[in-house]
Amino acid sequence: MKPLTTQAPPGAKYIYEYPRAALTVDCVVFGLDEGELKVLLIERALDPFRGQWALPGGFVRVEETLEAAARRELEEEAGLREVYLEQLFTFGAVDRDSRERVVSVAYYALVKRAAHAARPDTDARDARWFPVAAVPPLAFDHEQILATALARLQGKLRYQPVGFELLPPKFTLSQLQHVYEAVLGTPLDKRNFRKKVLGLNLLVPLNETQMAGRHRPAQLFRFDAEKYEQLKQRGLHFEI
Amino acid sequence: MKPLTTQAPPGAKYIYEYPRAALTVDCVVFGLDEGELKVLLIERALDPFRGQWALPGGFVRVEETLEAAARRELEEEAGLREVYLEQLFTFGAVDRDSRERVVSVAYYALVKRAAHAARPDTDARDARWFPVAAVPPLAFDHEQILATALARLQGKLRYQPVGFELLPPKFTLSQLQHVYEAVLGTPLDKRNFRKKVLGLNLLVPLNETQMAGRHRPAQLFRFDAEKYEQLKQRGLHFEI
DNA sequence: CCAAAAGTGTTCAGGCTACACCCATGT
DNA sequence: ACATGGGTGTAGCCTGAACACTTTTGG
Repeated sequence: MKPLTTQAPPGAKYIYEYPRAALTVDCVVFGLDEGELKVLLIERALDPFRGQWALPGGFVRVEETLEAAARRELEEEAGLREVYLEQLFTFGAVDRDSRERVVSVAYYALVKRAAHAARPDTDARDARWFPVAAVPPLAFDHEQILATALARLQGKLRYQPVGFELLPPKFTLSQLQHVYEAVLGTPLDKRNFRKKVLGLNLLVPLNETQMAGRHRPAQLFRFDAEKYEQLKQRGLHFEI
Repeated sequence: MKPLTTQAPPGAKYIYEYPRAALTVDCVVFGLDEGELKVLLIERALDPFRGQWALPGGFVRVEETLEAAARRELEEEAGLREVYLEQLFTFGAVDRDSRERVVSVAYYALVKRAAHAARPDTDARDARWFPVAAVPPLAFDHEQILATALARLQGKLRYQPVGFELLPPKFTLSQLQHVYEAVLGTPLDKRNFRKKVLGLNLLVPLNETQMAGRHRPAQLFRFDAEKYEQLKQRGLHFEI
């Protein structure tokens, strides 16, 4: 690979007058759909990897923060707003883009109700949810980024209450358990799960139930974000 | 702040013909000295913040990886080689450098025997170890980076055996306990600590003792890195 | 009345915490 | 002999894991 250099115009005074890497953000968007953990992918419209699937992302503008760039790309490429977003890792292999040096700051996002959120607007490209267990071949090093994100999500879920970010504001305990089972990939004991999660005192039971089919209706809860913030100050010990 | 733009020379074909952020790495180097956790700081030789203390770091070259840049800067600015190094976070606030847009990938490093490693060679600048509890005002957003690194180190120490990275290859259990106490900032029970750390079966007792003063000599151990790698594959559960 | 998911307690084992004294050495 | 840190075991408590049946609804 022979990187094209970006040089200063004559007379300009830079703090660093050398070729610069390009800076991008890439987002691993997780969502739950039909009890399965899915990831949002975009079909590339341009070379390289034209027609292949890739993580949503793009170049960071010089006047926006990294997180702002990530949110902008999510909105532009998938119509997503107000998602849970967290920086994951920065990928800087020299040849991760064959055209020139591109360093990418990866984020991962959690969205509520994956099914309705898939909206490949703005751009003509296709956007689609894939089960994380069955993603197609991805462009660049995006498979590595996805693997990193999944590992991080699994770790995070165990000791921080992010599971709620994958559910609507009102949810049942069974739904929450399904989130954990889908992400961690293991079945959990119903009684132990309820005991533990209720023991945190972070779930507020609502005066509503959810009837879904011919069986007993389920109690709805909401997550008490305020209380969680308070507890976090004093060092919450949370583990599933 | 009015960022100077880096523009393409006429005729060049870029994948991204916009102003680019500069990319740097900054390293938070932790070391233990006299039972205290210390950070390595560099005195800046240039504006801005000339004469102030800052984290070692510098620009990423277009043909080197991020980690390679971090290692190069550590060697150039502090004469450090073969340290434990891990990516921390990427800081991208728009105004974190007043001259122009600079995005910095922060790393943290752990070095054995802080006292001997302080070697401000190569450059004329001063390099010095400061107790983390008493750092001088730092340049840029380096105080924020340091705070992030400390929080990460404390978290990491609890569930991954990185404490050894702050000690020489042969060490006593008391030394290891002091590492934990210094980093976490809390006293630990001697018997419980030894029980737990020995229970991991990752410490190999050597046929040597360390005599240090007028008291009973202490058993020396080494960390079994190979065994740890094997256990890590199968999902180690480690917590102090 | 049948199917399907919701909801509920107890027992047991293992790990964590708290705690006090003797040991080996140098001065 | 004494000062200094090295080294050791136990008992109570708490937490996590395993485990089966009743309840409520719709069809």
